[in-house]
Amino acid sequence: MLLYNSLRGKKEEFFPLGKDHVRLYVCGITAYDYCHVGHARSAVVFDVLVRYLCFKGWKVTFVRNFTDIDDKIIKRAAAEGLSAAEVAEKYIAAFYEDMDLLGILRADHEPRATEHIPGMIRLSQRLIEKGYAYATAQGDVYFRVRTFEGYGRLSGRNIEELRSGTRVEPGEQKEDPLDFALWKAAKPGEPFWPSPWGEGRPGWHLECSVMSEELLGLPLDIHGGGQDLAFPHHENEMTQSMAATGGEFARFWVHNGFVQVNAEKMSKSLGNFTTIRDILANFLPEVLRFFLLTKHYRSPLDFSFDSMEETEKALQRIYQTMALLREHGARTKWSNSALPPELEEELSGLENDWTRAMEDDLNTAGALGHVFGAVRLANRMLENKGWQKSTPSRDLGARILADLHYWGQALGLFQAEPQAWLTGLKDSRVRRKGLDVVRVEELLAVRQQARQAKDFEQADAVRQSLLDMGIEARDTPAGQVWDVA
RNA sequence: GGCGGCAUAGCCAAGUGGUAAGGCAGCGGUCUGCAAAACCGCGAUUCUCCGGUUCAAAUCCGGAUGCCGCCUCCA
Repeated sequence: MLLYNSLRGKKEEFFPLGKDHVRLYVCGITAYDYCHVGHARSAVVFDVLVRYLCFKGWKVTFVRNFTDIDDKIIKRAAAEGLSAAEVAEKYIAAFYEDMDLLGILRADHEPRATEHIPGMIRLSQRLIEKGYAYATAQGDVYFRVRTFEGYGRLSGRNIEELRSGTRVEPGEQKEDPLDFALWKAAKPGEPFWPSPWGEGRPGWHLECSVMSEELLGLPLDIHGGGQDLAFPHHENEMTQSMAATGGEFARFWVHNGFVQVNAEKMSKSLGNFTTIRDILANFLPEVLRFFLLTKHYRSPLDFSFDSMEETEKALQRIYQTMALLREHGARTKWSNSALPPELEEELSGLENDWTRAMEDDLNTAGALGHVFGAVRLANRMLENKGWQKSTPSRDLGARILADLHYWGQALGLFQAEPQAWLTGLKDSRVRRKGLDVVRVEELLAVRQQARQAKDFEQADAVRQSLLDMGIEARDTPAGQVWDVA
């Protein structure tokens, strides 16, 4: 498959270095607050990548870390009156709650920075021995950026340009403003670990270098994360690892694009973020997951509740067709009439298109378009009175259902039992709109009676008042049903 | 200022140099007591603009304009 490699700025054919074994490392969260849509996107994108790599028959070892010690956690701990460890614990637990709902598979290893302090100290020592790093009198250890040939390769920067952007915090004893911290001396009241340079804590970039090497071995096949991590985090991570080992760090760098709000990046600092739990209070988790896959993973994606409602309808359409296909498959009488061969050919085409989209840099948006192609095909077949009872239609229907299930496994969608899902959707909408179900049922009963009495004037009047409440009454062969408009 | 990305119908969005997927909304038809759902049909002679390469460009090259991101913590 083709994957866009940030290292070279183009799509490249991906294959694992070990014959059938992909080693994948993705930067997880810093556990200091609830996750927002941006975190969800990153998690979903790499979840789909893992699922798809597995589909291709490769064995995947996936590592996703937690940063459980850093400035923001310490700050948050002070604000919440907890220890840094307690803050990390709390938000890691919240992460699992949110991500489990979104259908994010657990990684094979989910290490925390604080579990790898000895390794980080060893890596720092290695770098000092090689002359790439130095310790200051006050117990900080910095990486000497200028000693590393090619710094800036990943993020497309050169050292001279970076110069202007850097600044030195008061009290820092850097040799050069560009140098970044490997180890930070503890300030009073901060959590610390003993080290050859005194009590302190690791810098941010170090953990990923250490954990990826220890758990997967270098070079990694793929290293992933959000676009905003490319610089400085990934650049520094790559630099220190390559300096230490003298070899390659990661063969492919994959970066997902941002979630935006009104065309601006959703971020903590701008305060324009919506948490996953805010969304799940109003929408089914699968709707959010689907939404996050409706655009190519490298492009910016604008989030809004309006888009969520739109996505909800689109996903509902797929489940509705799945429900119809289930019903259709459960028929007991079949005729021998034929089905035009084009239908099967069309489906084969869609199957190929789906795979081609996924093979092309994980184009989930394109792939979803082809899923709808299959939905339309199914509906067309089910609707046709000449076809719907035929044995070939039974087989084609089963094949479409199997395709939807298969595609959905790779995307982490469409796995629910259709009727149950549709019922869940209705409940979710009722809750969101604060509807009074008892009142709705009463009105429906009135309309039912009026209809039976052929008093269509009253029946329509009732339907109008239901509509005013946001309820749509529908008459089907099976009787009256309703849905949230 | 440096580097990078994006500009496709009312909105969202895919698009491998060969003549514009799909979703939402809208309109017409089938179905229906009337509707809804579903299906069928309609909708960009055109892909921000201007040049260039080519038999052929939304797709490649150059330029302009606009928006965004990174350069500082950030998925």
